[in-house]
Amino acid sequence: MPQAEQDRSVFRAIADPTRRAILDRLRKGPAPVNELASAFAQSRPAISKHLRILRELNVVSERRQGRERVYQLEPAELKDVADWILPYRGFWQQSLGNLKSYLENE
Amino acid sequence: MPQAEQDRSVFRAIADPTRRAILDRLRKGPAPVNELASAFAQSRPAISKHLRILRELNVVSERRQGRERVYQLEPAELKDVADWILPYRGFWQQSLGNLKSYLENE
DNA sequence: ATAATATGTAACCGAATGGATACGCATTAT
DNA sequence: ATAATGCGTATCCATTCGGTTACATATTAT
Repeated sequence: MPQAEQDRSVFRAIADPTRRAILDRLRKGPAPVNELASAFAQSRPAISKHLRILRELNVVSERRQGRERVYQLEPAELKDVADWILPYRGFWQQSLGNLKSYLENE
Repeated sequence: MPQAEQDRSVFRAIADPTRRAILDRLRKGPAPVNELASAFAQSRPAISKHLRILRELNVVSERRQGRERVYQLEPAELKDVADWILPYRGFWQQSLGNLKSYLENE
């Protein structure tokens, strides 16, 4: 049987720590590739591949500016992650509440 | 050069859609493996492998009950995801705010 | 015109991923 | 005692992943 269709969701995009770091950097504002790549001990083409994945999943956008390509955060897709994690928040908030009442009853 | 050290964070755990679905199911309460597996068109050993990954990353716990293994959500580790996504929330909330004031000024 | 800079793509490689099937081992049912 | 059930593990396989080096292309500097 052929492998199940691959997951092309934003969850794959953020699965890699390098890509998460790129996104974290872009929160501070747009940046060209060289600046992004300078933060990592990887070759620049490796960063280009990460950027491509982020681009294809629409988590970043790119605009050409002279000979540079400036990347910008496009956080809309990340909302899927926030929406997914949302119902879990109740769990550890509840645990904190339990701890609180536990401590109060001691 | 040897591959960079692998990412064993919870972000890897939730990168796979099957594993996310398992976690979503466990939000409703603990369940034995057969019940979890019945929701997917995969073999049971495949689900066992997913469960092992979730176990090793401490996103679920397992207790033996007769010949069943009951899995339970352990959401503490998922807080890492919530914490990571948190600073991004401002972006689309801000966009919504911009839209709101834009509409109000029309 | 030529050189340097910025960046993407192609080809390649080893490791990890996600699946399958075959098997083993407890536990429960008969 | 034997069979059936529940589930993990071993092994295998194709695909994907994340990295590399070599190369191509566009833009800017000299």
